Amino acid sequence: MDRQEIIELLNLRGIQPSAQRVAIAQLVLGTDEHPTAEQVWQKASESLPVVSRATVYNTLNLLTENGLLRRHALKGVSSVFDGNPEAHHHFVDEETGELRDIPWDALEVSGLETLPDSEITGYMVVVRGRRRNPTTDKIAQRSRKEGAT
Amino acid sequence: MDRQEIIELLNLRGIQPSAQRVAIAQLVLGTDEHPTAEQVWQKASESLPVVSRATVYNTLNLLTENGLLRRHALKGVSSVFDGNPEAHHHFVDEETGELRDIPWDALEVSGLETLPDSEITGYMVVVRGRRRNPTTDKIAQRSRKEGAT
DNA sequence: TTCTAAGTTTAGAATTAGTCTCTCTTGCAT
DNA sequence: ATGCAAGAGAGACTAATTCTAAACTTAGAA
Repeated sequence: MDRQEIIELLNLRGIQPSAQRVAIAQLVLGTDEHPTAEQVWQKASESLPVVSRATVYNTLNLLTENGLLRRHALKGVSSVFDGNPEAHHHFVDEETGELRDIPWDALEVSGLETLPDSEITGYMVVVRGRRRNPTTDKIAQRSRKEGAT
Repeated sequence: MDRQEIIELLNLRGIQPSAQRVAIAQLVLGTDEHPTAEQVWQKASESLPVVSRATVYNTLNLLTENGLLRRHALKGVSSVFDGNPEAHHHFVDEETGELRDIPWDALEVSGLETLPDSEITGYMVVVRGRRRNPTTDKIAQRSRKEGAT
């Protein structure tokens, strides 16, 4: 995802595309990973002469409010941010705390219609377990990327 | 759930039933709510002359390790503790942040077998939405629902 | 171009959630 | 009763995140 695309994305929601915001957005939206705020700050520090942690948090929160990002509080203490706001499920590796996406279509949930007294705006499945084979996993990730718009 | 029951529960797992532990366990196991550690600490402070936050955390973690409790990191930053260790799903009220249980049998997830390279130890569905007006709705829903518990 | 006002960013202080470590108790053997 | 080891608890500490107030940018009007 290049700089220009990011700028347009921000403009579209009336967010001033400052240098910091563009850089931070690019870091998080352009990856499959689920970085913590701290990780984003470190990477941002490389490309920008100076960034404050507060700016990183402000920006991540801003992007989250605007639906470009999703925030998850699954891993230990610190939240992770997810550049893929499409609906998807999650796999949490119990050993490492790592978070992986599970494509929406991989799982199906039935019975939601029967929940009483509630208006459902969304749902997801959180699967917990251990990753068995790291090698084949890279392939799985790669094939997921191909399908992106 | 009364004091004596709690003490027996603790003894059964070889946990020394100290005054603090019993009080804390009673607070969390005796409710349907999903309090945060902070909330537990505040309530515990009412019944005990002095309790440290650390004791609350120690005890909650101890109970969690012993399967009497479950810890969830779904709501904002802080974890909530769940006195119902049976497997179940969750409903998050988007307006209040409130967490409600959904019985395990209410929902069914299919497709888990097909997840590649992972050994699954557990899963749950997190449903997000708004609770509709409970009074008017219960009636409407009940007529559709019939024989549920 | 210059001025102004609004919006952004910064460093660091403040707040919160959660853990560590050291001290105090308790239970038990003597 | 007495002393010791294991377990429990309190307060200090750390890490994550937000807040604050001042400095800086930017967009647009004059």
